[in-house]
Amino acid sequence: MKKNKAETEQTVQNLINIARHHFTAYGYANASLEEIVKEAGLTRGALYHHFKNKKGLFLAVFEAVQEEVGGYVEAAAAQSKDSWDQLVNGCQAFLEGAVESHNQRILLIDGPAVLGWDTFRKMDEKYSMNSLKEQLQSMQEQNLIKPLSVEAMTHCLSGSMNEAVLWIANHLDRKTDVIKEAMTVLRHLLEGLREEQNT
Amino acid sequence: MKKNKAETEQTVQNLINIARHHFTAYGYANASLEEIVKEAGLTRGALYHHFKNKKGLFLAVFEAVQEEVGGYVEAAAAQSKDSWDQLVNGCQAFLEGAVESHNQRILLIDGPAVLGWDTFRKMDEKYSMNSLKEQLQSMQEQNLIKPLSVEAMTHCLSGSMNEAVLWIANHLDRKTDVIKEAMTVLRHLLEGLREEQNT
DNA sequence: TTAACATACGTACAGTATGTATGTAAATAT
DNA sequence: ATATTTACATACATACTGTACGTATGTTAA
Repeated sequence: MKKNKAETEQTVQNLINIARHHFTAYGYANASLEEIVKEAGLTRGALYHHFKNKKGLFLAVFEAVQEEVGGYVEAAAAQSKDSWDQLVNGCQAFLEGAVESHNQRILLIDGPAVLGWDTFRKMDEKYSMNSLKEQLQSMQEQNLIKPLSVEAMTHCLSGSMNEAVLWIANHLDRKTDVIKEAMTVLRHLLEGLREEQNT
Repeated sequence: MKKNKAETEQTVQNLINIARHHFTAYGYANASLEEIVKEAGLTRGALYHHFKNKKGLFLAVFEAVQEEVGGYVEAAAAQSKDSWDQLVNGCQAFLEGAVESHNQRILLIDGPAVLGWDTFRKMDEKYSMNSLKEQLQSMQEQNLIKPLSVEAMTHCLSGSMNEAVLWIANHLDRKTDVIKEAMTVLRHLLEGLREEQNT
């Protein structure tokens, strides 16, 4: 029998979830649409009805992962009232969230290559990067960090964390320790941006 | 007529150079081997004689670019006797070299996606990342930077610079200014690692 | 000098993947 | 109740990589 609106949405979500598994497991290039739809009990016709093409499917997966990790970050930051703590907590949440279930492959490896860096960056700014930027902006206005280019700081810090995630992901055996090391370095790096207080 | 050793080497180098152009212009996935060999006046048979597969060709290109940029970095660092200056100069040289002629697409976008992050990291460590790590190690032994995990610092800084490169590459219209901004932030971040002198 | 072998290709084809055009039955709108 | 849109399936066109195989030319050693 045929599907109604709600069931259709369910079908789409199911496709995205299955695709997510395939993309994380095999990487974008080696993930086969045929395999994905087979697992969903459909054919490629269905997939091309819901998504423009393979890249479109990947984009949907990418956004889902971004949103998920972004949620962690926001939640972690919201747990503190102190701006500096918010920043640090957000960073740690990002490290942990991005490492989780090989999200980093979608977020950091295939993301830029498949979407192109500019598209990737726009997406990234919409989600995780934006909160970092706003936090830095706000802290700068509070005179908590030095009056440097917020844009530049955001990119440098974001880059640090992205690479840290990939590094951590390759040492999952001692994950907590490596996260700790990374966070220590990050905190020290951030100290370099802290404005000397002269009340 | 048949080719001798030297001519063969020339053919291989030519293929690498042409492939490099195609990879930077179209990206790995959209670069066609057929087009590459056509431009070289050969067929795919020749290519598969010299390289294992498309990935093998990309690896050769990747190594060539790495070596090139690595050369810039070493040269820039060697221009100073002061460890701190060496580090900063090396960083700047990396930013400039990696941005040059869209090298960033091969080095930072397709590199990890095509080779896989672990292979990519091994290559990167062999070339550019290694000099950074050794510099940090040496500076730590001189008590110039804090006794944090050199590994962690290397990854965070390397990540910063990689992302900075991509950012710069997307603002080529005001390239020098953006590089300046990035370097300013980088210098401040590095300050966070500097050991307070207590002689 | 010539026989044995390696090298450097070219050619043809197989396999696999994406993407597109078209058909169709069910669901929804009118 | 009928028309139209939706949600797929099917079949096919296209493009690309990779591989098997053939061949002509260099190279080396007997």
